[in-house]
Amino acid sequence: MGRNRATLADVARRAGLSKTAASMVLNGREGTRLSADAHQRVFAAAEELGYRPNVAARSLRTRKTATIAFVSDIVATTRFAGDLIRGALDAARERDHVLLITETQGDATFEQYAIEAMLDRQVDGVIYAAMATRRLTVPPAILGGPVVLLNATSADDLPCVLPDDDRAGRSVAAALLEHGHRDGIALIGRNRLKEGDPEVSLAAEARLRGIRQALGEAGVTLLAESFCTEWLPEHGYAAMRGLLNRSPRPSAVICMNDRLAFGAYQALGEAGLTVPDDISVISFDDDPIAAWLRPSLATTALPHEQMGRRAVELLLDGAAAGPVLVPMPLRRRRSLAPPAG
Amino acid sequence: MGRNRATLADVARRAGLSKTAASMVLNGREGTRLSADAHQRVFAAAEELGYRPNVAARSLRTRKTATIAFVSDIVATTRFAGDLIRGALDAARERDHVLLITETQGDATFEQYAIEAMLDRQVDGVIYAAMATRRLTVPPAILGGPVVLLNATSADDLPCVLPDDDRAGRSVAAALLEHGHRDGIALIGRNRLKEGDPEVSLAAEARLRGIRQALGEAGVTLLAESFCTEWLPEHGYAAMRGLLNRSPRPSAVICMNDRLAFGAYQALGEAGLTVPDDISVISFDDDPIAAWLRPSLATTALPHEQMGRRAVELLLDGAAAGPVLVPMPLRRRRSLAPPAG
DNA sequence: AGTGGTCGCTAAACTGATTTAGCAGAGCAT
DNA sequence: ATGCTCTGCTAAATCAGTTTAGCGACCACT
Repeated sequence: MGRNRATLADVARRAGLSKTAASMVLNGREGTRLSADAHQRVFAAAEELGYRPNVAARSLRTRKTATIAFVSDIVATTRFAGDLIRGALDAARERDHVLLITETQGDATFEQYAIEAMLDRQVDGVIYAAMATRRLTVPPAILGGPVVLLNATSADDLPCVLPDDDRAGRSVAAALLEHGHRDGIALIGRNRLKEGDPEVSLAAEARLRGIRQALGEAGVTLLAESFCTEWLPEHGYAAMRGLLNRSPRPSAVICMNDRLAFGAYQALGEAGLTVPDDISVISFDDDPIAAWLRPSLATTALPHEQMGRRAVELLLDGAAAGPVLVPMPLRRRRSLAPPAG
Repeated sequence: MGRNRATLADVARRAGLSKTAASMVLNGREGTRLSADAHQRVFAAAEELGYRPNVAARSLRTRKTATIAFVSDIVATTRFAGDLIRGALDAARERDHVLLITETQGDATFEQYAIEAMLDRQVDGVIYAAMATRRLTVPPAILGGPVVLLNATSADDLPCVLPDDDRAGRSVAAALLEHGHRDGIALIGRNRLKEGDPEVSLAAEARLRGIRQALGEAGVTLLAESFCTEWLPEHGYAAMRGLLNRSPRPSAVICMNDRLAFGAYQALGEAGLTVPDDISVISFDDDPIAAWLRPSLATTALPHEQMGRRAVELLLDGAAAGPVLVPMPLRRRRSLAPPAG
C-alpha cells in the first residue's frame, strides 16, 4: 500500500532547499523568514510529486494522529448505530480527522483489547458510545486523554451527549393533549428494570417522567399502564390486546418505542380497529418502520446523527464536563386524531 | 492520550540489555542467540512497565500498521451496514487488526478525501464496500495495495465478496414448489433499472434468474409480475392491491425484498385476507421486520456479517482474484402454507 | 574598523521502533 | 601461539517527519 510515495526529503531536494524549509512552508509556519520564492518552489515541488505527508512519521514527533477512537458496545443490532457513526464521521471529516471504530460486544476482554489497540495507535481521543442510553463505567485506561461519552453517562465527571428523553416525553404527551385526548390515554411499555436501573436504561425513566409531568400540568392522569418485559413488537401486541379487553377502551396510546407501537398496530388491526379514528398512537425513536406503517406513526426521533456529530465536536473543541442534551424532534404523522365520539 | 508510556528503551534499560535485544525478544525472533536469562529479564521488565509498542514508530520501519481501511458508500441508511461492519470487525480482531472506517456518501470529493486520509495513515489494505450489491469503479489510488470488494464487483480483476442471490432465488422458488404451489405464483418487485444496470444492482437480475430457473425446471411459469419503481413498503402495498384486483388471485407471492413484503402484508390485511391461509408470502433479505410481522415472514437472509468477515480474511490471507459467493440461508417461517382449496 | 541586528536558510537532534553489521570473549584444534 | 568458530550481545543506521539551535551574508550605525 502506498509504495513509492514522495517524501519530504524528495520535495526539499526538488525545491533546492532543506527538509526544514520544506516542512515549515508546507505547515504554513508563521514567523519563518523564508522568501516568497522559496515558498513557491516548495509548493510547486510538492504538487508535482503528489507529496502527502506520512502521518505515522509526523505523529511520532508531534504526538497527534488526527485519529479518534470510536468504541461502542454494539454497532450492529440496532439500525441507529449507523446514524451515530455517520454523524461522527461527518464531523470528523470536517475537522480532518478519521475514525478508528471498534465494538466490544459488552465483553470485558474484547473491550480491554480494543482499548489497547487504540492507545497503541496513539489516538487523539476516545468516544465511548453505548447503543442504549444508559449509565456505564468507563475503563480507566482511556482516562489518560480526552474522552466523550456518547448516549451514556458515568460516575466520572465527563462530557457526554444524550438525547433529551424527558422533553420528548413531554412533547408526546402534549401532542395528545393538543388533539383533545384527556382521560383516555394509556401507556404501553412500563418496565421496572429499565426504569429502575440507570445501567440498563436512562430513557425509560426520563420518558415516563416527561409524560407524567406534561399530563400532570394539564390535570390528567393515565388511564392505564401496561408493563412489558422487553420493548419488542410481540410485547406491544400483547399489551394492546390486554388494553382492548378493558373498559373503557383508551382513546390514545403512548408506546415507549416504535417497535412496541408496531405490535400495537398489529393487535388493533386484528381487532378491526382503525388508527387514528378509533385510537390514536404515538411513540418514541422514529425507527424507519414508523414511516412505513399504515397509517404512518407519529413519534419523537432519536437524533443519533446529531449526537454523533456533537460528540466529535466536544472531543476536538475541548468540552466542559457534563451532559449535552440533544432535542428529539416530534414527527407529526397520521396516527393522531381527536378522540372518537 | 497515552502520555508516560514506557518505551522499548525503558524496557531494555530495566532488563540491563540493549534495545536490539529487547526488540528481538519481544518479537520472538528465531535464530537469535540471546540467553534464556535475557529473555526472562526482558519479559519481566515489559510486564512490570506495562510496555506496549508504539504502532506509529514500528510502522515507520516495517511499513505495516495492522490497520485496514473500510471505505463504503453509505453506512447509515440501511440496517445491514452494521452487520457488514460487525463481521469485518470480528475477523479483524481475530487477526490483531483494526478498522479505519469512512463513508463516501457516493460523493467523489469525499471519496478522494477519504482514500487519501487512509493512505496517509499507511493502511495495509482496503475493503471497498457498497451497500447495495452492484458493480462499481474502483478509484485507481487504492490499487497500489491489497483491495477486496465487499458486496460489489468491478471491471478490474479483484477479489470480491457477494451474496449468492441466484441461489437464493432458486431456494425461494423451491420453497413454494415444496408447499405445492405451481400456477398461482406471482412476483412483486420487477424493476427494469435494477435488473438492467449492474451499476445499480446485481441482486435484482440474479434473484429473478434464480427464481425463473427453479420454476422452469419444474415446468412452472409465473402467474403475474408486478413492476415497482422502488423496493419500499408503499410499492409493495400498491403492487399487492393490483394483484388482488386480477383474477385468478395468486396462491403465493414472491417479493424481491422484505420491505415490499411488508407493504404486501398491509394490502392483504386491508383486503381481509390471511397469510398464509389465503396467500403465502416469501421474500429476500431477512430484515428485522420479517421476524416481527404477524405471521412471521419466510425469507432468505443477506449474510452480511459473514460477508464482512470473509472480506477481511481474503484481504489478510491474500485472495485469488474473482468472486466469493456467500450463501443466503432460507428462513422458513409462518408465511408459507399449501395453496387454499 | 568594529559591533550588532536582521535576513534567509540549514545541520542535527529527536520521536520509538526494527534491522544490519559486527564486536568481544570463550572454547577448540593445529 | 595462532587461527577458527561459536556464543551472546550491542552500536548505529534507518524509517519520515518536526523542531531547536545557529550559521553566514549583508546592512546600518557608531
